[in-house]
Amino acid sequence: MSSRTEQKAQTHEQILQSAVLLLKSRGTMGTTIPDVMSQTGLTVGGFYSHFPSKDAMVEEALGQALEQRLLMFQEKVKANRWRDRIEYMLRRYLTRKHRDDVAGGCPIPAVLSDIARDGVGHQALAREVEAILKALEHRTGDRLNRSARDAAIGALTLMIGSLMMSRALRGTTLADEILRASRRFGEQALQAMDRSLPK
Amino acid sequence: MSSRTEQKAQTHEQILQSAVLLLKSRGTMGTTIPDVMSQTGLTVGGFYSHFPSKDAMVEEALGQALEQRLLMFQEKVKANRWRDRIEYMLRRYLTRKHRDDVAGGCPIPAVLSDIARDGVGHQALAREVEAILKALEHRTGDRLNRSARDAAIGALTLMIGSLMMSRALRGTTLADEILRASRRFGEQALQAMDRSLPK
DNA sequence: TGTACATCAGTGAACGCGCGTTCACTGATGTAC
DNA sequence: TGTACATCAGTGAACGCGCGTTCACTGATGTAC
Repeated sequence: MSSRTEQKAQTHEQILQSAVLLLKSRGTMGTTIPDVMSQTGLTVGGFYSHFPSKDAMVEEALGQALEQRLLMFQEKVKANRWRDRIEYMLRRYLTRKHRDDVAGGCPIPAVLSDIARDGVGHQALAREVEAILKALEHRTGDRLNRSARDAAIGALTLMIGSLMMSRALRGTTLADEILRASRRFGEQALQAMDRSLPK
Repeated sequence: MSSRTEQKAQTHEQILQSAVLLLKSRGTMGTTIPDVMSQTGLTVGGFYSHFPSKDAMVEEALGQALEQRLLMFQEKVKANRWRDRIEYMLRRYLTRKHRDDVAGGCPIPAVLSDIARDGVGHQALAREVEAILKALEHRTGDRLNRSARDAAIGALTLMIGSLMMSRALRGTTLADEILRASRRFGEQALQAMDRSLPK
């Protein structure tokens, strides 16, 4: 690989990185190509030697953001019992720090509406969610543990809904209360679903 | 009130109604004034005799959508025990029909990101959420039932996250599974939180 | 090694387009006498 | 009651602006001999 090619690949990554930050905090429609490029220290014109269109960049950026988050997640969540893994995730996710860091936080709550509205990133999200669930579930031999999977799904949607609500209500007393109450709610469900299992 | 004034007020409401449908399905930025007006059967020019700006219309439309939904909700959810009220809500909310009807469904998951991103409708959302919680909690005398409130908050964020995820994953097998699993997760939490209460 | 040419990542001005907003207007409705 | 005027909800063309996209270009880097 020539140093020219290397240089270009590096620039490509830098553009994507700027795009991810902007997409998470402003959404698909709120993110403009001039913004992305100037954030990267470049001018607009060069954009189209890296991506065929804005949509293509959005798709690639979302895919990368989800993939990166997944890697981080898989590194951190590795307790033996599924309930411990989910509880650990719940407690790490539902914090004020995470809520206040949209650009640096989990991409799912940040871009979920955009994905739902115009389908860009649909596939990447599906892959991401399946991978998260796979990491949280507990399989005994080949038999699927239905409760563990339901608990993983429930905890995931609880976390995402809770973070989004807390963000939308920032500044009110509800914002913090939502994080705490949702955490408790999730823990109660996990406890109940764990107890109901055959050992 | 002259019939001219009445007529104008009626047109105002029609514009708002069109706006609500468009805002829920396309978001703040995806909704244009030409679209809203032609949906109402009018032309763009007349818009500014009804609203000082697009932002003002968005704010009024979101407020109205939330308020209307609250009325419907208060009518339907009136069981005696808080757990029954929340369970009823859970089951009504997490259905395929609701997921597939963005324009006609609950405004919270439809506009949550927009509210989080630019703060328009912030106050209206806070009022709405407090009113929902008030309808779901159970107070014994003046003493707040902490578990009931936490359960109400948890169920609410679970429902919203679940519906949004299911919408973003429409077309995949995960979409339906998320609704079912989240319902079960919520029911388990409610059961656990109800049991742990002093009678 | 040195020189002449080719390549191509990035520049910056320009384009068409649709947006939010403005404004002179029209014509049906309401009011005054 | 009939007539002349005022009002004003809604029209439709126009505006400035920023967007996504295009394109002729530049100048540093890589290649050929």
